[in-house]
Amino acid sequence: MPKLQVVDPVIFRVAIPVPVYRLFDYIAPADLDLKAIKPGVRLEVPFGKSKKIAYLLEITQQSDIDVTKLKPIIRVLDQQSLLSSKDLRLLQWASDYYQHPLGEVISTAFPTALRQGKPAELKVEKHYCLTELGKAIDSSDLKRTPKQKNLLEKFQTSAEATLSEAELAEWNQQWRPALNLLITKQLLAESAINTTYIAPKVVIKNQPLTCNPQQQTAINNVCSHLTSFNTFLLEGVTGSGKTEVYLQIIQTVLEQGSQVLVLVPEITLTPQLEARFKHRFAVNIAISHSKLTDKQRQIAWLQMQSGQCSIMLGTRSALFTPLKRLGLIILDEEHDGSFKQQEGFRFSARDVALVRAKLLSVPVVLGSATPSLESLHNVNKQRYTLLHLPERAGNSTEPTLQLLDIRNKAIQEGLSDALIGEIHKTLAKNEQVLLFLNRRGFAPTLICHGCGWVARCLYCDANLVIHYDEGRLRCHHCERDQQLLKQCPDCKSAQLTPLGLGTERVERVLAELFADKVIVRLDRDTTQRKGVLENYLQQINAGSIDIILGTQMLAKGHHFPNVTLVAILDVDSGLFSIDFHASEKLAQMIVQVSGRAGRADKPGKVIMQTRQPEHPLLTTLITQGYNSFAKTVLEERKEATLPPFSYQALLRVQSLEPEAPKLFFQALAELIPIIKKHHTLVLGPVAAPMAKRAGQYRYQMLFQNTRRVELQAFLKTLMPAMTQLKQAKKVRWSLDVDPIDLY
DNA sequence: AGCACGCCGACT
DNA sequence: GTCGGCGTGCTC
Repeated sequence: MPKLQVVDPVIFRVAIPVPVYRLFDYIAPADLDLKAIKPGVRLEVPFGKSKKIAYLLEITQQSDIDVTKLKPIIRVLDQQSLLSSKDLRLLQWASDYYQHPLGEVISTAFPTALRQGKPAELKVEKHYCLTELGKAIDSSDLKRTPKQKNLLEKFQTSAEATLSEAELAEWNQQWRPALNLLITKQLLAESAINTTYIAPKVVIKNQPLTCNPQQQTAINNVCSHLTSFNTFLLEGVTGSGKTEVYLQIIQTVLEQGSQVLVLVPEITLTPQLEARFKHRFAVNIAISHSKLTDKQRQIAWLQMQSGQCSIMLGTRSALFTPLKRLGLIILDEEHDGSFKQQEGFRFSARDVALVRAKLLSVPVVLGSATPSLESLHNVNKQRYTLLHLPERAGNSTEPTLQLLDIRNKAIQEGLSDALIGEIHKTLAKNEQVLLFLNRRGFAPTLICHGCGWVARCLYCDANLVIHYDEGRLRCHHCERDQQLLKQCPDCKSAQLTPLGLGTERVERVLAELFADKVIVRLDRDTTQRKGVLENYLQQINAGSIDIILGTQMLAKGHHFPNVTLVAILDVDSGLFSIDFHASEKLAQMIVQVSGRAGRADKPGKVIMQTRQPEHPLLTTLITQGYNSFAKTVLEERKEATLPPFSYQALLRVQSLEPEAPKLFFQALAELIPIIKKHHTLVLGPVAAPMAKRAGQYRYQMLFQNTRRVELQAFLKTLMPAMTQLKQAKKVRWSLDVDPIDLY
């Protein structure tokens, strides 16, 4: 009688992208070869009534669930894990730190197609070559079929024995029909060339530029610390040659056969860098950002994951791309708020990049003209190495900043006489003017002169904004809008008056004052359609536009050499925010804006209209520069124990029921004292500054601790208890660790 | 997140 | 008498 063998069940512990803070166990089919199955592989599993893609974390023998109740997986999707164990550790860390479910965190590391379970295959690019017949034939034999003749000659004259699909597409868009015909004629054939990627020995195509001593020092400093984790803060104004420093450090890393991850805050910044990388380097470069198709992003991801590409240039979401041999992370414009994801998994790409680099013992270079106060604090604490590029490379000069006191001055729709004079002077020199106003629409308020009625949004605690162009009243906080009223709904008078300033209104007055000039308004309303912004930017640089009026969307990335006057029409609106981050952001905006203008022979001038000309923030910034400003604000933050001298987490709660958030916080308030020995400061709950938005009633609570680990420990205890609360199920809540927007 | 179960209003 | 509203609860 055969001996009965008792085999312990093999259990797969997996993370599934659902908003649940829990892992799930499945039975591994008995016939599976477990040797090949490692943590990180994707599995298809039955989940409730549907199927889901799951990520394997652990192969175990035990489960908290009755083993007979476990379901078997449907199939294994990957032959080998696409993520390394360090990738998984990073994702696990991020899940813990940001208190976000692991399955959702892991899925953000994958491109959409792979999240949906598509096979992780890179289509191998086909190569073609001449057959013996093709080599021997005289191309003039094909003179009656010129397209085929051309293609044959392309192969016959090519220095390479084979040509790839990409090379052919670059040569002629319509290559495929002719190629197919030449294959039928047996003059060409698909090449059986080995397509395994070999890292190029020569990494550069064009020689590096000559550097000034500060650039050279920065390059040498980073390049002599390439094998360990170090954070470098590369501080340099627009035009100081940061990019050249990046390029030369990247070159050294590439020559060691490693890969480089370059992160930028916005898509608009990728084309310029991409062009410079492609000009300099002979290696393959992958690009990843949200404007690419799912397919393109999947290809870029797989090319990095497999090691075929050596540089990845992308936005926030590219941070988690698995890399075979990462050697360096560069994060440009590190102060930029776009590195913080603002919904769902609210991670900071900057902070996670540091953790990733530490895990892999590689350096990080953070670049900015206006470093975040947090980074400057880390320099002070000697956690980061400061690399300073003090000069504008070449001969260009710094723009001058000046405050224009508009108290008791005549103002025409936001433009003071002095500013109008400056605009005239600039235009007379045939130079361009750039005006900033961070408010779109015609006017932010519609008020009745008869009775004082103001047009308000029914769903938000906000006024409706007048958009004359479309004849609408629109709420900028929920997407609702309505017809522009002609008559006050309360007193029926027709004395409805627009109050305040928006870009549309300034555009009108500019059109009157500068009737013979070409004016363009660039804001979300005018640049909705694809390609419009690019088209205008081109026209601006071609010189066919005289005055550019826009919102903050112009403050980043674009440089306009012929713009010599920049004006910020209302700098005061950023001055009195209740959020302590606002002054830092305003100063960064001012400096970034001033970097948009001028060049060597045409120095730029920045004018800020203000009714607060003595405001210390503005005067310090203007007379002593960004670093003195930063020093002052850091001292204030220290005094008030605000970040970076403490760590915060913001719990936001909203509900359609007016009372539900309050009830939730009452229940939560009973939980907090139970947490032992915590020194976490609990602030609130308070109604959010806009207590009602898109019909939701909003409250929030802030947790603060001078020690990061203590805040983390506090959250780790609080979160599971909080999710169990029955009041938590009646509200929508989100936790934002290291928030950059408190309201 | 899906998806079902589950108890109260306007329809063949 | 049913179809369907979205509240509540679970998913190995």
